Order: sequence, then C-alpha cells, then structure tokens
Amino acid sequence: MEDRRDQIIAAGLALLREKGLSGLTQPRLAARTGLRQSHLTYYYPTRAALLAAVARAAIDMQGAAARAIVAQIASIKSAVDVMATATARKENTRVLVALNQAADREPEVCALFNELANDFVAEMIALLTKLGLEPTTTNADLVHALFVGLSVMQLATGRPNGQVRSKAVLNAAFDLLASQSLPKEKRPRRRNSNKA
Amino acid sequence: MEDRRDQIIAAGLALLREKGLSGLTQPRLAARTGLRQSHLTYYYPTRAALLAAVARAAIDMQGAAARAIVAQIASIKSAVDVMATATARKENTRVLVALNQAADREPEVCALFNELANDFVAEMIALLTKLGLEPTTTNADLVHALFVGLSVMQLATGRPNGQVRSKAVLNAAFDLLASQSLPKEKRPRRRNSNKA
DNA sequence: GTCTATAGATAGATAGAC
DNA sequence: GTCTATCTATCTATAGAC
Repeated sequence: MEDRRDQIIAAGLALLREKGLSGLTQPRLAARTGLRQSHLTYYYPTRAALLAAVARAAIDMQGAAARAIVAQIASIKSAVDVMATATARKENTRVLVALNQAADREPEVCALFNELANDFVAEMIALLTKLGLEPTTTNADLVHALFVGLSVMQLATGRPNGQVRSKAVLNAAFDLLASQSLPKEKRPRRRNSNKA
Repeated sequence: MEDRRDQIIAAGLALLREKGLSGLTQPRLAARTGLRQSHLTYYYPTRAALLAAVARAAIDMQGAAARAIVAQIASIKSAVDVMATATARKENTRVLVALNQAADREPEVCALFNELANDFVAEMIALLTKLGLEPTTTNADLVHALFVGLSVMQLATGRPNGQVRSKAVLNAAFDLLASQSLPKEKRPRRRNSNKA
C-alpha cells in the first residue's frame, strides 16, 4: 500500500530532523513504524533508494517552507524578522545539513539539492521584487548564502544570542541592498548596530 | 610515543577531509596508520575521545587557514578573488560540515566550534579594517555567514559555475560594504559611535 | 606502557515463507 | 504482493598477553 510508503517517509523525515543523516537507519525506522527492519527492504531495497525517497520528500518540504516564508513577508522589516526566526529552526537546518551531506556522496541527491537551491533562489528573486530591491540573481544568491550561513552557524555554535546576531546581519544586508536601489546621490546612510 | 598520536590525528584529519564525519572510523584509521584497530583504543579509549582530538586539530587547521587567507588579501579585489577560491575548496568545507555535525551532538566539539567561529569573526574584523570598511561585529558576521553559506552551497550543489557565482556574490557584498563607508567627502564618519 | 585477540553492538541485504 | 528469519559486513569496546 502507498500508505505504508508514506508512513515510512514521514518517519524518515522525523529522524532526519531529530538526528541528522546518520540517524536515518533501518532499525530506527522500523521501530518508529512498527515494521520489521527486514520488511523495509521490500519497499526500499537499498539504503540509497530509501535515502532518495526521503530526500525527495525533504526537498519538497523545504521548498514549501521557503515559499511560506516569502509569502509571510510584506516589508523589509518583516523580512528581517521572519528570516531571522527561520535561521533559528534547528530541526530545519539539520535536515538541510543532512541533505547537503547526502548530496556530497549520492549524485541523485545532489540533483535534488540543486533543484531545491534553484527553487530557493527563485523565491529570493520574488522576495527582492516584492520589496522593491534589485532582483538580480547575484542579489538572490547573496540573500540565499546569507540565510544558509546564518542557519548553519546557529546550529553548530548553539549560541544563545544567535538569533539576535542573525537579525542584525539580515538587517544590515537588507539595508545595504535598499541603499543600492536608490540614486547614489541621495542614498540615506544608516549605521549597523554593533554588539559584543 | 607522541609520534603515534600525531600520526593518528593526521590520518583522522585526512579522513575527515575526504569522507566527512561518518568516514572517520577506527578501521579506516587503522588501515591508514598501519596500526590495529584495537590498538587505537589504547591511545583514544573511546570514539568521542578520538573525535575530540581530531576536532581540536581540525579547528586549529581551519583557524590557520583563515589567517592565511586574510594575510593574502591586500585589496577588495583580492579579497573577492581569494575568498571565492576558498569557497571552492571542498575538502575544507567537508571538514567544516563534519565539525558542524559533531558540534550538534557533542558539547565538547560545540565549544571548540565556538572558538573557531570567534576566531573567524576576529579575522573578518581584521580584514574589514585592512580594507577600510567598517569593522563592526555585524559586518564581520555578515562576511562570515556569506563565506559559510557560499562554501556549503558549493559543496552540495557541485555546480560547475559555483565559484563564479560565489565571486559575483562576494563582489556585490564588498561593493555594498564599500559604498557604506565610501562617501567620505559628503559624510565624515567616525569609527564606532558604538552603543549596543 | 605497548599492543592484540576477541567479544559485543548495530547496520544493511538476501533468500524464501505465506 | 506482503512480510520475516537469517546472514554478512562494519564499527566499537574489553580483557588480557608481552
């Protein structure tokens, strides 16, 4: 039944969120779904097949999350808030890091990851357009890289003020991008806030 | 002998570079060093101990690499070039991702990772100062996050034009940062009128 | 103190029962 | 087509030889 497969994928996603790539094992998956480990190999004959299916679902989920984030944003201020909050979602970042790792080895996952990256850049272009900023690929790449970098750093450092720092950085970045889209002669100047 | 330990750590670093965290196993390490697997447990009784030692070395290496990069830079143009090249060093990024992952689980590695992050930010502040850009923590965080994000994306997407895109993004970012501190004639700017 | 044989734990894959 | 018993491979840890 397709039901079973969905159930397996859902459990796989949960494991990825909680434990990362190395946490996604057949025994654990079996425990969660109430199936026997050896039964999993019927639905997904090899670990690579299982991983590909879970990665597919994860990528769809991440893409949807990105779209939801952009939909939520109406102003530069809200962009900073919403994105800073998103960088603090460790489970989300953990999934991204897991996919990243998988992509480093499995070409199939690599292709999926590229799909996600392209989706994300497209969303960033939509966002920049919505905010009246220059919607170039480079600017979209910039915001994307910033988001990824901030998320990853927060996951690994676990510093309590991580979200505040993310917010400051995003604030500075959007500020700079905004100044870019104004005539040079009348660029308003604002300082970044500075901490620590 | 201390020799042995150094040899083990060196081999561990190589494994991290080539295969990532999950590639760092006692059997592989044993094969590389010519020791028996069970002998490794004499020097490092547990995997966590081994990992901590390798992580320590990796962090030192990454810190040194960051310092070397900054030392190489003399102008904004060279900053863009040198950093874009650095984002394409997959072995380096693989080590960072591995440390990241380890930090997510082991508090000890997390502390080491924080040390590295602080080092890196300090280097970025030195870099900004050298380039005549505003050396605020936020700007340093911005460049740092950008560097991390670009590196990670390149590792996972493996896109052939990755370095070109990195370069474009870094170029745009430094450009924006320069415009922030550029209008000297119009707006004499002090260093930190710093209030957090 | 240096090293090894061996046990213990866990993951993944196959052959085959129903 | 659905599911399980079982085998192999791999990694980590312990007890003990020299």
